Amino acid sequence: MKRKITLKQIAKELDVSISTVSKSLRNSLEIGEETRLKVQAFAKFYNYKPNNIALSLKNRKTKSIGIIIPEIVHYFFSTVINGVEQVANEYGYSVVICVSDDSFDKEVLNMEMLANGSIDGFIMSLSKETQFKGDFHHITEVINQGMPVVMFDRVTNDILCDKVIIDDKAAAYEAVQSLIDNGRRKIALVTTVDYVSVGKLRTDGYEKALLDNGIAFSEDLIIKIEDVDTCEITISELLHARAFDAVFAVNELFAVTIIKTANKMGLKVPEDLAVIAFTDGIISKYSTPTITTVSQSGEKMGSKAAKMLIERLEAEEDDDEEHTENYTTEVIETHLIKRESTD
Amino acid sequence: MKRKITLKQIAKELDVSISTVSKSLRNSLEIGEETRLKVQAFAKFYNYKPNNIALSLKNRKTKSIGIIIPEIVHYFFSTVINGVEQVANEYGYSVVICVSDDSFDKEVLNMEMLANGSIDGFIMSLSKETQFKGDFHHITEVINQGMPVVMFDRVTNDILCDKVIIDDKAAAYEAVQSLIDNGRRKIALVTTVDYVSVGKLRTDGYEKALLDNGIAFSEDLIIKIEDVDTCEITISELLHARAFDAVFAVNELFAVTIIKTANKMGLKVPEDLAVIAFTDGIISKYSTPTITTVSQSGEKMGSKAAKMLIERLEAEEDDDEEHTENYTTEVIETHLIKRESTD
DNA sequence: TTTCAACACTACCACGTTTTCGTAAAGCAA
DNA sequence: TTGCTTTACGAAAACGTGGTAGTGTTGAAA
Repeated sequence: MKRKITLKQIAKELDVSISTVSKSLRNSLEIGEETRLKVQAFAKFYNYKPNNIALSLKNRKTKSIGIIIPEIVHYFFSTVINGVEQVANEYGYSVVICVSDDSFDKEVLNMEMLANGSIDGFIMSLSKETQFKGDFHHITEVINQGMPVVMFDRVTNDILCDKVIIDDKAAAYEAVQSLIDNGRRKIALVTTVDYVSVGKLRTDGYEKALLDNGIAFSEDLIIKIEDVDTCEITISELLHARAFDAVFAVNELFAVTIIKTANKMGLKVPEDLAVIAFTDGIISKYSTPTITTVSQSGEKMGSKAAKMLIERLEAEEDDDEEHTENYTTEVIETHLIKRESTD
Repeated sequence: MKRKITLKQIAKELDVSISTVSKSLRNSLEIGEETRLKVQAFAKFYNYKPNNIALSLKNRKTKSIGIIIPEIVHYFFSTVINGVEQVANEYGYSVVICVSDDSFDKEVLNMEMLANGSIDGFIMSLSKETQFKGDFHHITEVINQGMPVVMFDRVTNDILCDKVIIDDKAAAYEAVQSLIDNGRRKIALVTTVDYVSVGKLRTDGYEKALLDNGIAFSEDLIIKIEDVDTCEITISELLHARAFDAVFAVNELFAVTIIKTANKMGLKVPEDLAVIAFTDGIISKYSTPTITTVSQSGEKMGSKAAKMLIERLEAEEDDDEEHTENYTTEVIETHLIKRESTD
């Protein structure tokens, strides 16, 4: 077991100084060719690689970026990571991942853990609990320390930073409009509780589409689901209680549950009930019938976020001091993917 | 924008030495109470936190573990990450993730990137290409440098290290046996190419179950799929060409594709065709019909792997030198989750 | 008065790297 | 010989931390 070799060891072995070794390896002209080649050969033989930690300490940058997300076993979030990962790799960055589990405390803890030098910047999506509490001090703090943060999907207006989002309201509007265009008038909405920012926005889009088309908006046709595990029951109740011919669900899971429940009740999708879901994931593609969805490219969001972050990081290098804080919010376009659950 | 404060800055501000500050913060008795409290108050006010990088350099350990997996947008792998993440967090470790994209080169590159001090140990599952080439020098190298590696799921006998696997062969055997117990005799197998270790093992289990039950084993009923994207065509061909009453698929995706294709052909699942899939994921739960699967708890594998790795890391601290290399291979139990795709 | 211990703190080193500055030796012109 | 440049290298600081060893002062016991 040969431990990694260091400059110091090479220097000692070859009986030269550490600086000579360092310079030789960086091909400095200061060092005579003979010595230079000798050092390089030796280093190559022992497979010398500079120690990242030492470099980080010296350069005050780690070349890694932290991602904080609510869940990882989640199609959308994992596609985002994928996007980030690809861009990060391209630019020589590593990706450190922490999962907040939708808990405020874990989010804070994770951020603090990473903020002390482990990473150069954050890419994050807020946990439900954080959105509920509206407490963003941990993020402000990190930003105040000069660490760039890029938020995506679940963002907040209370924090000034770069953001990557989709136009949730417009996308929801488009989805509902398409249902209306197909002659559906009684459209239900299955969404999350309001404090989840994207849930609220999608609800707004739904409402606007109805009103613009002169369709009465009724609270009775809306259910807000807090706990995913019990959504089956709630959805079943809705289906039994009310009559409607279309549903807009803010995620795949709700949608597929609706379809399954409807089928059990003898309703046919899409004939009796058209279904559109937000977020194009794996379920929509493989459920029966396949589900029409609003695609929301997590990969694009991730790679865009990573690009924004890295750009800011590399920009800092040059100006170093107080660059003008012109934060941007990037809107990723969505589109409707028509499948079998609508006609 | 106040950058993070350091010991040095505190020392300067309070006009004491750096060591005094350091010791005060660690509550050393060497420092008089007055000074100690003054320093602590000051540090608290400026929210002092020791710099992780400096600590890593000093302690020669980073308190982070690297995960290398073939894909991240993948139910099984993301559950594994989840398991790792939880345990890691519990022990104060961060998780750095790299995706090999099933490419040998990316796997090597990622490992090299992380091996130079960024992490204390690896948890990994081999990329397809690596398994195909059988080239594991990058892993040997890392291990030789004294960095512990834990492999999971896609492992190899060519490397000596801790491993976490399931008994793929036995699990496949059990699945096929259950089909036979239900009176199925013509059982097809849809699997991956042989060089994927788990694919091969599952094929072996399938074969053994047939033979043990006195059922002829026929190559005609086996298809090995290389490219997931074109599996639909291949599967469709199989369904048209051969007659069989049950299928064992080595993953969910194959299974759901089989079901959909069978439905199109007018075959009823499970009446005409029983289907069992390996790997219990989200598709199986939500497809119609829901799919009977072999559960393979990624979370358990992840947390087990993390525990093994961390244990080894903390053990190293004590003995420091050459601990007896008694590597273990942990086998996670599986069980059959019966759903609608079988009777 | 001397000696010793307790106290309160500072100096220094190590971790691995890069980089700035310094300097000895050699070469060369005046 | 003197003065200057060039070549080839080394010393040391810096990044931030924490531990060991050391130092100087004070007060009290011998």
